[in-house]
Amino acid sequence: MNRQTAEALPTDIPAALLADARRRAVRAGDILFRQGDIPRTILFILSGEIRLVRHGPAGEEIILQRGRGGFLAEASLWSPRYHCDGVAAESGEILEIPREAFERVLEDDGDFQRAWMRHLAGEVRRLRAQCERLSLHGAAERVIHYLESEGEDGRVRLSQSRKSWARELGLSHEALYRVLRRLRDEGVVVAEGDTLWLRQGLKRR
Amino acid sequence: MNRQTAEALPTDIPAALLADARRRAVRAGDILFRQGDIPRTILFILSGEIRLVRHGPAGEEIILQRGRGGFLAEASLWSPRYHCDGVAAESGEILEIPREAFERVLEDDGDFQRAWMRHLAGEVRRLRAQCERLSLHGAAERVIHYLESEGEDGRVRLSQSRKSWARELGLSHEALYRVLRRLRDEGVVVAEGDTLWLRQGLKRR
DNA sequence: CGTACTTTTGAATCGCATCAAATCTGGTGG
DNA sequence: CCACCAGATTTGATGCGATTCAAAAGTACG
Repeated sequence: MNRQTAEALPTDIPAALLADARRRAVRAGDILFRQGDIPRTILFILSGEIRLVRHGPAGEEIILQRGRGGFLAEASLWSPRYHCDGVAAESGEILEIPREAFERVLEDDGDFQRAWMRHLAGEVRRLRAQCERLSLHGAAERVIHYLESEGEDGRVRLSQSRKSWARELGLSHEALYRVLRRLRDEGVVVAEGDTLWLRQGLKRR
Repeated sequence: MNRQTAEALPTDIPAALLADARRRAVRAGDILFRQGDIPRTILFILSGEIRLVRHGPAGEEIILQRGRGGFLAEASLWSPRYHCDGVAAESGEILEIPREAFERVLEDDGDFQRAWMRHLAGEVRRLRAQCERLSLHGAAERVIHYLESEGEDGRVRLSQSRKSWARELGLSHEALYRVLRRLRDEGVVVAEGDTLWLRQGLKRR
């Protein structure tokens, strides 16, 4: 998941964008925008992690997206209001690019335009994969689906705590710990620190 | 959900696209493409319903998207393979637009380009809403979330059977019937044929 | 008018959420 | 350097709600 932007967008941002961008440091917990705010800037994450978050009826956090590097909150470009909160999950640095500047460059720079559309299409694919994963009923199936679809060769380096991974999978953290334990005991999944992978040949159960 | 394309795209397709498009009738059950196929055309739905479908480990159907009118399978424009099946849910008509023609028009027609990006951004928003819904744990919460986010004023005209609505909500059809019954008994939801809506002031439980 | 599918209800089961509590971890300040 | 604290990790017990299996009634369509 933390690869998507790096591969979908040019590594170097067009100079015209950088000219108007404001660099800004953020710390864990900083709220960059709130649901209902009017989007005035596009965010580009230089380092750290920003999350798009909504809250369920009981107040629990629902993570819509975790961004580590690359543009964030793309959908809000065309919408009058943010439909979720933007929260820094750890300290890092971002670029704030004024919306008008972004739209101007998008208008003028054909290469950037193409890259941007590819980026959006990639987001659509990624979100569809997440919907598919959340449609699976078993905890084990979701974990395996995650390893298969987010990793390279079923190998994933987690860039977050297991607790927040659990929320991303739509599970309680206890359920995730338990299923990881079971999958490890059964030899389906191997865990080594932050890195998890599937032992090939054993994908089911 | 069946509004999204109509509002996000110009009602009239650019003439340059129509020139190369092939009109085609489909019947319920027709498979338009399969996961793994190489995308050669972009589909535009004139009537009927096309679904993007994947299959879970137990073979059960997972509906990634239902398209009623408008472009479909946009993400596949930039990807070498389809990542899901395309199946007609009912008889209808589609336009098949060759990929090269689509890319050419996208290159030349600035208005169409903007409309397309807006469309993609809308898809991202729609998918995020679906992820949020699937992250909710209770069946009632998902139904209410659907009515709130997909309807006008919490009022929705279902364009599908409740059984396939259940799959879209990530529920068994029995669970959906039961929760609808309960919500109706409690006076939270009113059902009148295909149309469902929330009785205002009572959103929880 | 028959057949296939949806809708609806019932009963039993199972998995996950929830509540609880102990341990471990990294980071902070004394 | 150590004590301390907040949060993550891990395990246990319990209950609820959704799945599953089953079956009947309703409905659409040829």
